[in-house]
Amino acid sequence: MTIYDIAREAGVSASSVSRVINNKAGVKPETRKKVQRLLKKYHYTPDAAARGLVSQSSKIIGILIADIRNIHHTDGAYYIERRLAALNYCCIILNTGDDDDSRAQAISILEQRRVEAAVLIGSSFQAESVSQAIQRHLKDVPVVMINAFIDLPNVYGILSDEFHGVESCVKFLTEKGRTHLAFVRDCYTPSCQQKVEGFQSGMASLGLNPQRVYDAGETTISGGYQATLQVLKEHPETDGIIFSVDLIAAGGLRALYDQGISVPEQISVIGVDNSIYGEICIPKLTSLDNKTFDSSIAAYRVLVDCLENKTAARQMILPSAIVVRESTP
Amino acid sequence: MTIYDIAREAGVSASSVSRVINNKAGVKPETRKKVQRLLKKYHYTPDAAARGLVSQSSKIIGILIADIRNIHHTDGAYYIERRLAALNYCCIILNTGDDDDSRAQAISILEQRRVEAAVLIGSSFQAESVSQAIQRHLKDVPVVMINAFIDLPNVYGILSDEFHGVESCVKFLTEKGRTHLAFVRDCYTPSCQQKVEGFQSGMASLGLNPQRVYDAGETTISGGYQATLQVLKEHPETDGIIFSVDLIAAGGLRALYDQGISVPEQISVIGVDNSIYGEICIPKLTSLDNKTFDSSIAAYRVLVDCLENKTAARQMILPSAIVVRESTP
DNA sequence: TTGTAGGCGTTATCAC
DNA sequence: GTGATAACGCCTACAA
Repeated sequence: MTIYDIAREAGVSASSVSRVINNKAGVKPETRKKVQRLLKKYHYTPDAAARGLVSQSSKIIGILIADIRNIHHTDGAYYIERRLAALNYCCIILNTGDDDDSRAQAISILEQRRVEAAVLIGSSFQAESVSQAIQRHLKDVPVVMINAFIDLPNVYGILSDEFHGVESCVKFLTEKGRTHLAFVRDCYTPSCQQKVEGFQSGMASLGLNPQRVYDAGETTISGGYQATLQVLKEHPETDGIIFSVDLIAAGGLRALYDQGISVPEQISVIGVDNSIYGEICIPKLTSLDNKTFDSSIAAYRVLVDCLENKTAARQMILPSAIVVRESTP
Repeated sequence: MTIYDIAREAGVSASSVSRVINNKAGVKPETRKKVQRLLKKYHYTPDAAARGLVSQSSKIIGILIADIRNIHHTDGAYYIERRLAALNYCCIILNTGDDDDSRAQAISILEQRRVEAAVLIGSSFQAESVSQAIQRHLKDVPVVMINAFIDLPNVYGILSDEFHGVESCVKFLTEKGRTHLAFVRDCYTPSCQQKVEGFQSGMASLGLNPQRVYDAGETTISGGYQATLQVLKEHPETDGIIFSVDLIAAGGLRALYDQGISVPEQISVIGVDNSIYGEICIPKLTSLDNKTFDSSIAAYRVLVDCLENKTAARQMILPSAIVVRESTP
């Protein structure tokens, strides 16, 4: 069903049908009525691709995520999709995984689809390969990165200050009298690296040992569980552990529970993300809120500003804040 | 950058460029080389919309989800997106929310984008309004529903047998000597309704009181928490609670913990979804696995079969199975 | 082996 | 008010 089919049956030209569809003036009321009836009768819907071809605007936004199942990223994708849908944009969402090739590949797909903008969610996009792919394939559209930044003229970054966030976690724990602190990381993304460095900086500035960083190996409950056992084995005097994400902290809490160690009395625990995982834990997990939601809002705003050709700040850093629950005194 | 730009610089016609791009035979090797060099030089990428227009195939699949943040649905979206991407399909993902209008609206958007197929994830799409929208806007493309079914010639349903699943949970608990059972629901979707009815059927067939169904009011931890308090207040003799989803079960576990009731000794608890939430709980949650992953695989298979014009089963029911952890004896 | 012409569904610019 | 006509970027006969 095309406008020509409608036009033929209405006994008018395609242009008139187009005018009616787009609510343009200059159509005799009765013609308009007649066409509208047929449009409704056949549930006619214009072809977005054909429209995009002539209007030179796809009305498509590309969203790239390493893995949409990562709860920390899903929220952003949801918020942005919802808001953009209200503006008649369609979002194509691609899970890129974590290797350079498939990220670059995904960016090239966005170009094929002639997206009007792209949103890259997750710090793992802060990579040279991504920068190159953007220069090759998305030079002319705004690219908004959440929790990452690349210094290119069309790239905007919304960052969470996880470095100072974790630093403040260290301070928070020491103020509660905990000084034998350990940090458990889950990966080596730029974001996680920031957290580690925040820990080390916080410890060093307080004259404490900044070297006690452990690796969960994977972002899983059991990863956190095993790493915690190792922490306990190597340093039984530990009285506080900071985990790079809530999920591995949940594994850590379980390890402590199994070892008969009470939280927060004997050991305090802090996670990062302020996710629902922390609410499920017993005791409920104190967590560094890295402002997922605020980041999404900010990213959306920047995106819309770019789309409307307004200027927007290239880089924006959101402070993170500790949400105190039951796993710390 | 279009094929004409490339053609001009190469001193050939656009069709030759097109041939090279699509790896068609009948191009002099040196011409091909020359064109390929320019293609590379300018990082040329063909416009998918223009291609789709002539080939009459958008290579776009639409995925509709009530809310992508719902962990139970995210997994399916991830799996399907990944697999389809490997087949050069692009997925547009729309969060529809739970009201009829926006669902129908979303379906109409899929038609505008001329999707080649649609995947509807979640039982809430099993509704008359959706059926009508499909008949109006997606009559000619395969529609695969996960956890739902609508009887239309182009619609395929992958269902999880939650009715018998919950029924078996009842049986499981009674075999462990628990007979004062309650069921806490989180919503009124067709899926949740199935679970409730499975509970009632299971209880009735064992000569037990099938009426003890409670409503958490919302799919949240606190919803489950409050409902559980109500269960305890109204029926202190309760020795087993089944929750319609893990998330509210997590709230339930917390309520029991706060009340000093030991799980599973005094009260056994079962959730549904076999999600990561259950792994975080202490004690770890026994849960009815409704085969999210298997459903995704099956949905993908059906989808591909349809895309390849093979015939596929219109309806498919996957048995669910109890995964026993620590919250039951 | 190559180029020309026509068309995919739509919108915009003209004449009429 | 209305209707040809020419784009938009690409592909595919068909002709050369």
